[in-house]
Amino acid sequence: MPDSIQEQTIKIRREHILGVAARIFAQKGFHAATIKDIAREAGIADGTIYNYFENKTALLLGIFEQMRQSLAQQPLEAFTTHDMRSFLKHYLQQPLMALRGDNFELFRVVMSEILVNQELSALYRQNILEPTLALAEQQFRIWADQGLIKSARLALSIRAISGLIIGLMVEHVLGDQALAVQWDALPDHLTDLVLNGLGVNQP
Amino acid sequence: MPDSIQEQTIKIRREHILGVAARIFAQKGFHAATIKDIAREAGIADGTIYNYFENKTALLLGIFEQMRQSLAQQPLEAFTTHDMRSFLKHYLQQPLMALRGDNFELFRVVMSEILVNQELSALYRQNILEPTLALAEQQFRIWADQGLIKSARLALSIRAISGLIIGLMVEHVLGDQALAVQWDALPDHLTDLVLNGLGVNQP
Amino acid sequence: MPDSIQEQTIKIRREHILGVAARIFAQKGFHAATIKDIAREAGIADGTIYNYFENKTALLLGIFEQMRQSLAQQPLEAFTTHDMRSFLKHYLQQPLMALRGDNFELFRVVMSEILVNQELSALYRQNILEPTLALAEQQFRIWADQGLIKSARLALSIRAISGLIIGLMVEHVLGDQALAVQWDALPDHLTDLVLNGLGVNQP
Amino acid sequence: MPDSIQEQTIKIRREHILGVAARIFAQKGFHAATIKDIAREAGIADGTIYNYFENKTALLLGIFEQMRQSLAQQPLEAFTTHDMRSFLKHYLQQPLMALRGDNFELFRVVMSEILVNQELSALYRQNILEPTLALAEQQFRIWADQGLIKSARLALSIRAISGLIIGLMVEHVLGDQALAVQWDALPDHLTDLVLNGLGVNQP
DNA sequence: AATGAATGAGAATTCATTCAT
DNA sequence: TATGAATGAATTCTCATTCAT
Repeated sequence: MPDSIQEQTIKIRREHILGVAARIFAQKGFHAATIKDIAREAGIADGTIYNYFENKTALLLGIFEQMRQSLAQQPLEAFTTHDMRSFLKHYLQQPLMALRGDNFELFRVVMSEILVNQELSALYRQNILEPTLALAEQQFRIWADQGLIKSARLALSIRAISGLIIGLMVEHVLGDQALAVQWDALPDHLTDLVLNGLGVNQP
Repeated sequence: MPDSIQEQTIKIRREHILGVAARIFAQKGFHAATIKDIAREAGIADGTIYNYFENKTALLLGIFEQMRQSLAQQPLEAFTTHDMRSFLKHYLQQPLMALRGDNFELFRVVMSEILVNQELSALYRQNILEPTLALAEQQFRIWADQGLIKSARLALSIRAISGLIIGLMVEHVLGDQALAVQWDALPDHLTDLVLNGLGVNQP
Repeated sequence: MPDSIQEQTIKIRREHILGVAARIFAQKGFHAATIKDIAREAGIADGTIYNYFENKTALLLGIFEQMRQSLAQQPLEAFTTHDMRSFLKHYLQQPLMALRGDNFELFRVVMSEILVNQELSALYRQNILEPTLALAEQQFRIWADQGLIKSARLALSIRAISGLIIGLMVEHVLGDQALAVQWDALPDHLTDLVLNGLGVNQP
Repeated sequence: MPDSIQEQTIKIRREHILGVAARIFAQKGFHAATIKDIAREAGIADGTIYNYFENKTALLLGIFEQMRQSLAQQPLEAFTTHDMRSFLKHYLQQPLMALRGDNFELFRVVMSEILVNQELSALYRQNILEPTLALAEQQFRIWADQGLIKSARLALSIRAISGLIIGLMVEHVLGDQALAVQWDALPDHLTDLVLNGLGVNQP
């Protein structure tokens, strides 16, 4: 039942390659990075990479899958116990906070390719975007039924929220200074914005 | 004052090439598209492209510039006369509605490269993102001073709004069905969301 | 009998192009220089050059021919009246002194192509090298018959002398400092060297 | 100490490519020769050449280096034991005799590029010309001090001698018949010429 | 005669991928 | 399983030359 040492070794090597590839892709971009770059940095031969990955694109998919798993680490159900404000904050915070350190540069590359690569874009939609939307939908539906939030065009609202996250990430990696400085304040601020809007409500 | 026929011809040819390039880039992506593809489709020789554009990247920059100009067509000042709700709706509507027809596929490619190409990303920031943010900031500042909107972290709010736009565009081109179906309803819906939030406000 | 104004204009234009071409070739080298470079610098259109010269190589041949003519300016017969030492000095001096100013850089290019271009090499041999050798041969033969110089292998001696000139020019353009500094002293020094050799002759 | 078979193979392949390149360059000239020509003739793929040489120019540098090494084979010190005449003859003979067989055509190409290529010209000056001049200078200085040769402008004399060599090689590859026929007689003849000059010395 | 945009063959170089060792 | 040399298709870009205006 426990993986054989054999399998363990393979897994470790695979992850090592993936880690190096992520670094190199983040540095140079997917197209500019070469298999040779990655192999040299990983201390292995070019050909060895092909024992672990079918081709260069598979490296990107692998990186993507790693990111997905690390996100999925945080069981989504954990959310559901919270109240509305907590849920929303958590929902916003999780992806925003993931955009730190190495991921910052990596996000550029991965998102850049997602936009253009069929396979990757499908993976993103099916494995990240849609589950996330579904989770929110399920939760928001409950609150809408309870009259806590507006129920009109809930689907659009939900998409707006995840769009908010994606768009802010994009602005961030494009070098917006205000975001860089106040990044940590975002989850709270956005939570309020999403719940109450920008307007001042007269009693 | 009138351009010479000579100059007209050059401009037309330039725009023809740019149009073809946009189509091909949108179809195949920037990297997969070749100069030969574009030349063949445009009915000219490979070398001719280089009489009009310095290199392949310049084609992308040219496309980008065209998009920028078509956006800038709508003078931003036009906005300022409106009331808050109208302004906001217009502010959201303009870019969202630009994402139609040919632009839909083109947005993928251009945004994909913006994320990864220094030059393009700088152009986007300086010529589109920052002016747009500045316009909103100026206007929102006024309303904040009038007590119409919350003044806390206005910079973040503004970035959230433009992030909203960008993110929804990304979700849209990634193939989200709900967005595809209700795209036209977005400006109104978002305007409400941004002003009043998702929550139901108890009197 | 006098050239028509027409023909004068053509000749002047031709020489203008040639002058510019020489400058550009000298600056960039024959291969790196483009027709566009030359046309732009000459203030004419690319195509115009082809009204005066068959192709790019013909420009080089034209430059070469100009050089030849300027050398031929000095009628070789003028030499023959002098005594042996004067003749020799003159014989050496003429080409060596021609390697000044603009010609310095031009020599590189022309000699470089002579070595590699059939047509140019034939022109050089037939129009410059061989006539020069023939002149010397004729003169030296006389002196040999008079017992003034050694008559053994006169052909080799003559080739040695012109080789001396060519080789020193090559060393000069390759950047030899000693030659750069004492270039003007060469004719006298070489004359002595050729006549008396390096050795000290014991009486 | 013994190179691994691996390294041997690499060295052999490198030399094979270099040999083919030399032949092709000699046939067609450096610019007219293409990487494809060389690869095809060498029986390898285009890309393989780039596993051994950085670029086309590096092939020329490699050829040059091979020539240099084959010249350097003859340790220069060997000269110094000889008397003046022997030294001089050897000094002249070595390069002149190197200009045989395959080298004949190769000399054209290499010299042609030396005149025009910065890197190559620097290599030639530093690795061939200057060491050769320095050797002669050191030796001639001794003899000048001993009163055996004229000491005036020794630097010029030395440059004249190496210029003699270079120039004769150039005349030879340009197709001079007299030189072709009597090439083997050159060292002796030149030695006499350099030492005693052309003139007949009256007792 | 002058123009200069169009041409398109051609060249160097890159690099993902393969496969014999 | 690891290696890394070999491959060769593919791509961008150049530029001498042509020719319609």
